[in-house]
Amino acid sequence: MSEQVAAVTIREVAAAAGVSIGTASKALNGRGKLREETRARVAAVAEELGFRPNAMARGLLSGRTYTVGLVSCDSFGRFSIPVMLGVEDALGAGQISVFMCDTRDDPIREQHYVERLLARRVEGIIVTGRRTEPRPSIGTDLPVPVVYAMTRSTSDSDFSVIPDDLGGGALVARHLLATGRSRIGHVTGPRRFEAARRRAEGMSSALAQAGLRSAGEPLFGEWSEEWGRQGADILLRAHPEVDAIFCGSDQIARGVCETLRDRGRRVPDDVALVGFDNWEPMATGCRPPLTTVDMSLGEIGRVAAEHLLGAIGGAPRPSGVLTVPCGLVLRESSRANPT
Amino acid sequence: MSEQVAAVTIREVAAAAGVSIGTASKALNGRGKLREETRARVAAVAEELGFRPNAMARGLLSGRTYTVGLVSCDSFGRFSIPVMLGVEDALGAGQISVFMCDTRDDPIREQHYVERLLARRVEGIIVTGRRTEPRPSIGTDLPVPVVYAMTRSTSDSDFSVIPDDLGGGALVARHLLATGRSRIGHVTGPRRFEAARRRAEGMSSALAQAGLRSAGEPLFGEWSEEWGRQGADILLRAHPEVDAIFCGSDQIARGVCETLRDRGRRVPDDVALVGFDNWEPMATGCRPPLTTVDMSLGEIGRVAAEHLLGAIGGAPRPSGVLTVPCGLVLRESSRANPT
DNA sequence: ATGAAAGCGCTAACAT
DNA sequence: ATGTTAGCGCTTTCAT
Repeated sequence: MSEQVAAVTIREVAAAAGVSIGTASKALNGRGKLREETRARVAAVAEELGFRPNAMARGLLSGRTYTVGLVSCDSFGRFSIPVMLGVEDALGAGQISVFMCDTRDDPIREQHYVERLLARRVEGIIVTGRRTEPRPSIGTDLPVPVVYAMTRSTSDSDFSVIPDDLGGGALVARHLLATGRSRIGHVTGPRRFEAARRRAEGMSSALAQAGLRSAGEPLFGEWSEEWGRQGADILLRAHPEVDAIFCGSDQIARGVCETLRDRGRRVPDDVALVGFDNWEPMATGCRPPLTTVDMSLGEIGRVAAEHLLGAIGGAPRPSGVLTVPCGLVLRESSRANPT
Repeated sequence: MSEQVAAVTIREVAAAAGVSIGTASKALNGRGKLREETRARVAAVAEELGFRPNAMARGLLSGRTYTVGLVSCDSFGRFSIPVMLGVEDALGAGQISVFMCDTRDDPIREQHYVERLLARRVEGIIVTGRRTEPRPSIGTDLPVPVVYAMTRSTSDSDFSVIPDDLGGGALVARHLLATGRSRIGHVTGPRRFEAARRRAEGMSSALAQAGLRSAGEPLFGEWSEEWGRQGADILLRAHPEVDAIFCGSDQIARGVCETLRDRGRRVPDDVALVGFDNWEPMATGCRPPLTTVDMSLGEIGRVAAEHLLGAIGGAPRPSGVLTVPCGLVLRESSRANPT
């Protein structure tokens, strides 16, 4: 229960062990030539006193901080979180600590944070977001490498890691075709979102490859359940023959699902339903549970962190855009029709 | 586009400005007596060179790091995030940076992170979680103050900030009574969750105060939509007279809502519905939009951070449990019945 | 095998 | 008004 007032320094450890500071340092770091007995004694004293080497002093000397900054432009939202976990996975093991900051979508605040991170001598910066649209670079001449994850920089010299929305859309189309569907509609988010456009595009291309077309044009709207309900209504009216609906998000799929039930269409018997995001509570809460696309956000975080580590380690700074493949999570809403 | 290889030191600034290191330091920090011209020149050179004082060197000297550690036991989940944002609000302004770590619910990992944070000389630690159940302390004799937010330590000497679930339950009951409901059922999460028990208790007490009893015993189950569907079925069978249902979470409320519709009960005309969490996408996606309790997670984070700052600033370390009041977010699902 | 001393980047006293 | 110096806690030569 003894509450230490100040942190223990190596000087105190050395004194208590009756050795010089230098010797204590060597003992604790397994360096140099020391008697086994000395090492043990110093170690014991350090343990006893609760000594922890001061990372700042070490950093000052080594010129390294073993820290990186994470700048979130998502209010640490639904998309940033898994990315953060992936980042932590990749960095934590390597003794690298992460400074977190959230910009609240405010450029001033963002610049302020970047300054602060640089003053703290982070060795690299990861910028996360929730949209794949290019956003202004946080700086092209920063003294440390920067990687964008789940967001993209406008600058070609920056490096971004984003999900493969195109591939995700194609994945769904192929799955639906393979399970016997052929009249496939699409209800998705606002057209101004690149993600919405590319998911739709991925689906159309895959259908085209099979010599098919979608049931009507993609219906662009909002990323909400309410739009899902409306969109499904529109789709069913215009194309009552649909036997599958691919939705641009799980939320939209929930709305679509509700309208389908209201209209007496059974899922998946009459109409197969597929969402996007694999947002667990949404997807598993759906009745029936929702087949959906997983953007591998954790993987995006890991890949981003690994590239950052590489650049920190001296590898040439990467640039351009890297896409990470999506996965399909099969649940009941798209079960193959026995017919 | 010049990519600086190493960070600029004050020594280089001083040299470039033709002054001594000490003078440069004073100029940049507005200390001492210097000619205005000198100050300006140094400032200009520093700006030009992109000088940023090394926070580690400063920290070593001042004995302060202006950092705190945030240990999340929630995989940065739904509950931790808003808390984190609140923490950042309160700390960011004061130039304090936050190291983030997530334990993945692994005690070994947790201990490891705490060690690392202490080695980095954080000035305090905030532990976040997703349950109000007491959890083992991360250490009662740490050299820095610790505050638990949205989780609670078993140790009396620790300080925890948690939501007022009891008050939240009472809030809902009073709201329902005030809007003309009197036969109120309750469907909630597992009984082993203190949050579930206290929300139920808060509701019963408030009802008792009004001389009423709830429609049957609280139905404890799971934190899922599926359980909400089942629970509503059970409740409707046993108490077909219910005119309001209070749910232990928004997810449960979604499930309840579905069953109500399936059974032909209109919300809110026949039955008022109230959730808990104010999980926006869930609550607003509901048809009709869901009245629900907001746990003021951001406020919990802010309060936790403020107490931590106080302790860092020399105030006596707080202890015990502080509850933060919940708020009620009114939406359509509990609109007063015109009858 | 151990100790002494220099120095990482910076600030604050003390000299000039 | 400016320069010089000591020292924060540590590691790493270089002496002993």
